[in-house]
Amino acid sequence: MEKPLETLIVDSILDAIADQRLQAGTKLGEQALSDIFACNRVHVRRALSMLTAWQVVDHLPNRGAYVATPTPQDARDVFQARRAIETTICRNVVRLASAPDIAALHQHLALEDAARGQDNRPAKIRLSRGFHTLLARIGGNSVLARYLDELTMRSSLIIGLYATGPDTLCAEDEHARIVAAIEARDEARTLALLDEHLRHIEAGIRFDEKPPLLGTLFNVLGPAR
Amino acid sequence: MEKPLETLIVDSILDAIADQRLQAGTKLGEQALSDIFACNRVHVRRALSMLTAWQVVDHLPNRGAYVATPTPQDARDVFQARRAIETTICRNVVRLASAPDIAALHQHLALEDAARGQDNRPAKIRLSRGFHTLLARIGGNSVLARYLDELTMRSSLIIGLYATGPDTLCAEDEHARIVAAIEARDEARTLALLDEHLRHIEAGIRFDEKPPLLGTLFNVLGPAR
DNA sequence: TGATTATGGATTGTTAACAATCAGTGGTAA
DNA sequence: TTACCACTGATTGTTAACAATCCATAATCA
Repeated sequence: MEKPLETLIVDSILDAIADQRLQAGTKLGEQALSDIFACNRVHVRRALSMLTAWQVVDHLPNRGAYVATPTPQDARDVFQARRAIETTICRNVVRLASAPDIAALHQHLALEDAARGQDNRPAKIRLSRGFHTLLARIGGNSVLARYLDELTMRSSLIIGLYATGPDTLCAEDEHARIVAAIEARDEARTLALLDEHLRHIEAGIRFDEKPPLLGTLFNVLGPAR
Repeated sequence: MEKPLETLIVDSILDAIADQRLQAGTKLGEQALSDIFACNRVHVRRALSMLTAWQVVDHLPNRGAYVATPTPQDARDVFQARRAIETTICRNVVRLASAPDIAALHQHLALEDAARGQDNRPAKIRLSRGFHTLLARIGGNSVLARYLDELTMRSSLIIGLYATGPDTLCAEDEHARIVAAIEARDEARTLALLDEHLRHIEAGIRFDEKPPLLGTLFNVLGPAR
């Protein structure tokens, strides 16, 4: 066994941010987290500093840690970085996706379809993000995969802050079309569809303020995860 | 005043790694660092965890922290990520470099020229890296700039581990030619030169083992920085 | 002699108490 | 009423002592 203590805390908070159950600006008090995870305050501290390194938590000296609130400029930078990184990832995927990889992509598409039928917004958000991280894993570049993990996380915060319409998720069939292009080993088409897809997501956000509207920490992370 | 304590430690170690004064595999003992920086062990701990987040330090539970030793696969991934990220950075630079930015680039080229004359290897390494981080800053995308900081740092480790010839630094005039292309607002040529430049660096490394050959920590970081 | 196992010293990890800082509250004076 | 200031409670930051783990040396046994 390793030491899944701060890892558990980090992953729980990252999941909550990715699912948009934790909103930008929410205070992450040390005592509160210590109580929730039944652990020492020093573990919470370490977890928070890891999250700070991930750029999803802002640490104000003597004032505590808060879920980061990306600025409009941050949003632009994040999406431009995603285009740069996911382009290379998809080039790799087209080049070296194996048959099981393609099967995994189709399986993921099926899950997304199923979630679209139900009215399960957190699941939809998680699967939508999962598609991109799955591509990153198939691409095989661990550096790019790690960066994309971070960027999709920050994208969740950005979308939660600046999304316009009620449904700013990944569009209906765009993922499926990308998979089809990958399966056909058509690099140009894959990259074109990917770029269109990312710009489509980006187009769904508007850069005007929104109220924080935060829920309590305990409700999000507290009982039964 | 902020709290330049762990920041000082982190920056000192990062500088030492970037300059290749700290080699891969060197142990970073907590007590030793506490003595060197005359501070508490907990600050050293925080600094080391930040460096772990930067992927330039490996943390082995109950065994301490060591300067990371990138694998050949890591090396490939790092350089592919650099190509992806610096391509977008340079596109930005060509688009929005101001006159003072161009002047800063020329000034940097002058510094590199001067260092080439002398036999100051650490200065050459630092300036070579500085050229790329300067481009990143001019590019204006803070996300990509931060990633490139990390990647150039890891590149230093990789080059120190796997470099073949005695002079695997950035080639003579490649930086100058890139600046000329930027100044001409010639995006295609800039990107071509950049790609060639990065592949040239990458070509200078061979993926066979090298002896660690580490110097003591105190000699590198100890007296008078 | 060679391998295996105790043991000592050093290093890392954890805990709890203490100090410093900040936000919010209430009071006082203009 | 409003602005300013002191105070209190809570939260974060720091320190030092304690516990657990690991590496290396040395002793034991085949």
